[in-house]
Amino acid sequence: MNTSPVDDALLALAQSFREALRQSVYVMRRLDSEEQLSSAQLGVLKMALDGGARVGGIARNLGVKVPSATEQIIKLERAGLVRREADPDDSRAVRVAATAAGRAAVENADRRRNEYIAGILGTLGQAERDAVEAALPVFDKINNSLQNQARN
Amino acid sequence: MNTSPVDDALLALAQSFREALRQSVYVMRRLDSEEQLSSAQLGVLKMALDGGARVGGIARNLGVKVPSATEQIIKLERAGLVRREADPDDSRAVRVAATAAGRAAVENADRRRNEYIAGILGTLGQAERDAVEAALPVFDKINNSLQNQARN
DNA sequence: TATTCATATTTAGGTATCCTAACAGTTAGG
DNA sequence: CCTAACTGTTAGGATACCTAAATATGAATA
Repeated sequence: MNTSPVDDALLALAQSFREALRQSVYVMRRLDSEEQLSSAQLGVLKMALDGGARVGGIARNLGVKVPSATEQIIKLERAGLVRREADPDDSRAVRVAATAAGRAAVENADRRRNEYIAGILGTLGQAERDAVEAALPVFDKINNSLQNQARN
Repeated sequence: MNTSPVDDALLALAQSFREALRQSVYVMRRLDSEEQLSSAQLGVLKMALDGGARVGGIARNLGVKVPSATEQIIKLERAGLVRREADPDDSRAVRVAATAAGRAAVENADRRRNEYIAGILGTLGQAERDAVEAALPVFDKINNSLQNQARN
């Protein structure tokens, strides 16, 4: 007799939310598996677009540890999509910058994936699209909460 | 000059949607990494609750290939959470059933995760919670579309 | 009934991503 | 200076997924 109706509603929402997230994971995997660049690599590449992201920053932003970021960066470098250069201000640091090929790859990959998703979104009714649009900022907020909470 | 404003809006929504999904993947990974059962294993276990899920069905439902499902099932079996038994109707098939320990594990794992997420959802305003609640069924719909599309 | 084709699962082998721990070089404070 | 803190790479290991091949059973058909 210790549960209030408020709690129950929250827990039920949490359950549905978790289920949607789990599905999303598989959907993302599938999407990634049909592309050349994984979505993590695409994320790295985007951060490298403005010409000088640091490895640590990339890792933090991506939600992974530094060695995992290094690994992806090396793959991108081998593919000719980014360059690693010394940081002029701090020679411990490495700056990761997209090459021209890298820029092109981002645009291509983004366009392809967006068109694919847009195709699905296009089958929704306007009210449904509105619901998604309204929820996305909240999802962002939730994701950030969860990410920060775990960042100990 | 071939893009209509409608398309642009859809593509922009698609972009935001993708970004939210990518974040969700990392959030799920983090959540999973702090628990005994991965969310995939928890999914298997839930299907095994009613006493006889087949391997192929589990795989399909989970969005993975059969050998991947087998792998998780074997782990759960070794942990004493499910039993594999012959299907009385079709001796090619295997029925996966949760043990008593498995049932308990599901309840525990679900409760823990739901409480954790509910804690985050509790920090949202009512309007934000409503937005999430309204969007979840649409997310489900989208996830299913994407899953079916890839199921070739 | 014998053969053949289809279905259900497991096994074997390989890939991608992530992690922790240990190492090397650089910076900055005492 | 010299030590502590920081940035990144290397090495080694875990996990989850996949495809292809093997095994066994079921169904269809000649």
